[in-house]
Amino acid sequence: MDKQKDILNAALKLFTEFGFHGTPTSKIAQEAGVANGTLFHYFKTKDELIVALYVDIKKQLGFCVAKDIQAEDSIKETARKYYVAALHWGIDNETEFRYIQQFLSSPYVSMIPAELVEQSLAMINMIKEGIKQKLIKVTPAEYVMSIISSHLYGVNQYINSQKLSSAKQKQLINESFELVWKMIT
Amino acid sequence: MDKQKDILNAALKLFTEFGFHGTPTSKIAQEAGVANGTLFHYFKTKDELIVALYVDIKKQLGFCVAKDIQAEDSIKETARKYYVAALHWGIDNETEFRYIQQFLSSPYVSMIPAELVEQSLAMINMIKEGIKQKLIKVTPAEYVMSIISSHLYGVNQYINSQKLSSAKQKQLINESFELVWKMIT
DNA sequence: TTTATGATTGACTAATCACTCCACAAATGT
DNA sequence: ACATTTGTGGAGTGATTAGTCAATCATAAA
Repeated sequence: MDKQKDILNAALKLFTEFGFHGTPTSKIAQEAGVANGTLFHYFKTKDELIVALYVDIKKQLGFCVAKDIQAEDSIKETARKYYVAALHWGIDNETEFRYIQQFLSSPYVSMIPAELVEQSLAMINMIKEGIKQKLIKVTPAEYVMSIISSHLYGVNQYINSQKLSSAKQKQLINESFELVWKMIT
Repeated sequence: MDKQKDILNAALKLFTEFGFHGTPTSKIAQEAGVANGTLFHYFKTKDELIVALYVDIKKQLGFCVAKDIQAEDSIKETARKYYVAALHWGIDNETEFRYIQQFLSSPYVSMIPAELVEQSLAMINMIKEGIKQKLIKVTPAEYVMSIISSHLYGVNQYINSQKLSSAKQKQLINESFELVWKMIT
């Protein structure tokens, strides 16, 4: 009965299928089962809805990725947990993952609110710690972060495009982490 | 004096800045210095223009990447040349590179004409040859391709975001190839 | 019961957009 | 010289769109 959620879900579905351009707000309202005006009650503009949807998805991902991390984990273990959790999330939430990509390579990127930027700080700090401990050989941390992120993105895309069995997926995920780890250490 | 080229250039500039949605055909015509009707003389629809621009850019990239390859090059040398050329192209053609990303994560992907798909076949075959020679340890070839592509994409994004000096760029590009190579062999 | 507040509606509008049409100009062929 | 094709312009059009608004409805506090 949460209409705001309904609108976000409808927007996600239609935006990923038809693009920002291709989906009028009227269709979103219709898909969500609410009146046209209701959409604008929750989101002042279409742009605001587009950004809000990104923020919402990013928070889900952030929560999912952070939940298993424990203070006593080693750097490698922490990195693996981040990596594996993100990949699993990407597989279980294919549409959301696609929306992130779509959003990030659109001009709306510049509208990301400041509050979201700090989220990836935890990972950058972990990498910096790894570099300080001379575990990670590649520098600077931002470069390592960039490499890992794009690797994640590539593996995810491959897994989704191949529709592998669950077991094969798990194996690939673990192996692919070792691949990246080998590369940066 | 090539109006078709002018239109493509104007479209590239505006699409990357304001998105497909945010740039009306009238603005593209204006930016290109041609009349509204002229645009539709060269491209029947806006969608056709969007796809044609992608095809045009992809052909430029394809040409640039293939031009240095020689038949007697080793697998590794061939791979390096592909990789380095693509990265250099991405740095010299930042806007074009961004357009490729934007296009690929939009619903327009499904409109890519068949003729373009075969272009990346040369690279897949090279990887397959590498696997056959037991040089490349990671399989299948499509997976390797996926990893390399996304790595390229990540490094490019890092280089462009950091605005490194030309010398640092060159060094990073060569090092980053060795990084990927180490990973897959 | 009254009053207040916010959610919800859907008809409405002003603006915009992709695309057409047709007149004319330039190039090209005969 | 003429005919035909091709390129160019820009006003015009019908459809669509984001966003508004006045009016209801639901809920609950006073």
